[in-house]
Amino acid sequence: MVKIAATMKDVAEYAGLSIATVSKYINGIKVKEENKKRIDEAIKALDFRVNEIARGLKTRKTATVGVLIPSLENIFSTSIVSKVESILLKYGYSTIVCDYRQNSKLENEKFDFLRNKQVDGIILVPYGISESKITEAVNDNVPVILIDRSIKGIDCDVVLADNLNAAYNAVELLITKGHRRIGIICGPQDIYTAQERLKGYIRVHEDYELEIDDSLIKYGDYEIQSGMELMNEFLDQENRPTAVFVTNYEMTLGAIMALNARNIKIPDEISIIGFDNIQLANVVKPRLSIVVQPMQQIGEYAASLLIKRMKGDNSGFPAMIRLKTEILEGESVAVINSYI
Amino acid sequence: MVKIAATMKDVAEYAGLSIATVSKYINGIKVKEENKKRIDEAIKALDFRVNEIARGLKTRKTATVGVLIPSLENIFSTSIVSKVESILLKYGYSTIVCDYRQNSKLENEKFDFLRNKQVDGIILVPYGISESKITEAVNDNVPVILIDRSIKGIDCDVVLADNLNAAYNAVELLITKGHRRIGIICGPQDIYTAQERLKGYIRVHEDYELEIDDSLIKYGDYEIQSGMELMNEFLDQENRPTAVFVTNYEMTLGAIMALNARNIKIPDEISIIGFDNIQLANVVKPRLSIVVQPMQQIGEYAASLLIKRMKGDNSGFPAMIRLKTEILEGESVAVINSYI
DNA sequence: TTGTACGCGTTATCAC
DNA sequence: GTGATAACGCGTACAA
Repeated sequence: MVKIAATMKDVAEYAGLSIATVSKYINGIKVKEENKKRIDEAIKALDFRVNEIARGLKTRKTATVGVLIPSLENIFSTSIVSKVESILLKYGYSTIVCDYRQNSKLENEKFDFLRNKQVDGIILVPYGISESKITEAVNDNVPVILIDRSIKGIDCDVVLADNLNAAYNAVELLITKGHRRIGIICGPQDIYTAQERLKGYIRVHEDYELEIDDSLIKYGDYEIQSGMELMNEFLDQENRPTAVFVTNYEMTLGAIMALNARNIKIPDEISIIGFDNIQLANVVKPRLSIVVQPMQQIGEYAASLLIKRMKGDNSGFPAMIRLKTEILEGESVAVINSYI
Repeated sequence: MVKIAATMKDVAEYAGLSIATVSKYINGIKVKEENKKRIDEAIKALDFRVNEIARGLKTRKTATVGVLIPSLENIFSTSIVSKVESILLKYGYSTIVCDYRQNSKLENEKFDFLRNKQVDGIILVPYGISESKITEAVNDNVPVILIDRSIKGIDCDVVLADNLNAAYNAVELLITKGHRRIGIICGPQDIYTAQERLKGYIRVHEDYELEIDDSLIKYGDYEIQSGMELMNEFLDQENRPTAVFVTNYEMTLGAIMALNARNIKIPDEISIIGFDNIQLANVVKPRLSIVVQPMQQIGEYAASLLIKRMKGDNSGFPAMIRLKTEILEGESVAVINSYI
């Protein structure tokens, strides 16, 4: 048995009123108490629910926002999405989540896809999006909030962590504990967050007047495998670093796996500071020191800002919201005195 | 500058053709080569994109499916969503993801929300959904695929892991390695997967003619904290189990944290088999033995089945697809001979 | 092959 | 307060 959903017309007929009256009642406009009851009755009897599609056609709003992220299997993204979704829902918006698998072709396609779906706004963790798409969307009155990365040359709201100082602080912590040969496992050189984190590493070295040894800087691709490989390279190289800073979650996983595989003792043989995953940090032994990004906050700010824009409030555009990270200290960093 | 999106009418006028012709061309119906060009030109010039909302109103399809899961911060759910999303996209569907935070009130609300959005189908990891909502949806021709749990009393397609045998096999492995006092940290007694996993534990004990000691069965709530607490209870109790089977990911995390905190050596002092997270398993030292659910497969089957149903093919309804789990063996299980 | 005309379910603008 | 009625942008008989 296939029922056809009841429409306002059905409700109106059942209640013996006009469609217009029913529509008004549903949209919170005053109706005679008597009619109110009859409409409620009809709605219940017919199991009527508003057709948001038709409503959207008329109002030119879909009450839907698109969220486009690199991966749904990455806790950084999904934590943000989770927060975003819950906030948006409070305002009546639903969230279409798309995952572009670190593939900028897919990213561009899914961006178009969202546009076709007439989403009222977009939250994007950008990778290789075509800049014109963003400006087009904004011009079409579809606000876009960038997360994690600003794109130079275009005006767009952005919410991100202070990646530079995140790295600065992590490396400074290592320096404070006496480390002088500090390795860093960076992300891809063309990725904004990776650049910023490397800058932090460099700046803190400069501030402490420490030489930078290029052999201590390695570039990975933010995936587990490369964390493993690059940590192994560090371990194999003469004049090993005494500490390594790994700049994202997946590579931190890989680095730990490499250390475990070779039975290297943390922090006795090497110190490590990782990135982003509290659960991981607590389950590794000894507990890992990590940089923690404020994902909840990022989600909150992004969602709130988007709502503001969708309401038509463009004050402060383009906003750049840069949030502070924290260091969660575990026991993976040794205090050494062998260097001055 | 706020542009108003171009419509087919605009395209038609620009190309000097009728709306109908443009519509046909867009929907893949033959058009004169000459007109084809002019339409393409117009589309490009006006930056026209189909209004999926209007299309949906007409076709009574939104090309959108809803996915409703307990949490977006749980790798089990998001892995499935990731797969589902990528498959559905190939067929032109977008995915609205909702997270109900293990709260059945929210679950029911968001289910309604999805219905209002006129989604063409729903994939649900159920918790405390009202059964009538599901049957209503199905009657309204909005297919629902359940994941991870069937609901007795209603006919509905379901895709799940063979939880019973997952537990059976895990515990059997422990028995095979000589363990006789095997603890289990179960989930909530009113949750389907938890019941099934406990059944597996019990059945394998029966099959091996081992007594079941109630002090070895503990009930948690599938959260980290309870994994920690219950593992501590095991450690404190006289006549400790020699091995513990933890029946979901979060509690496995908690259990490991408890062991680490007390400096208990795995597997020398206690053996452990966990659940669900390969990344975790590889990063813990020694590598953890875990039960792995085929999340990719679950996602694939769910998405494919949903597409089939949305096409109107109801063959085999209600389908129950039960997928096999695997055990990923690490080094967290000791072989002991102290028992016969 | 192309065009005309209508309807999808809702909101908004009028009169009443 | 209420009720006709015209949009909204598209798909689709049906006619041309």
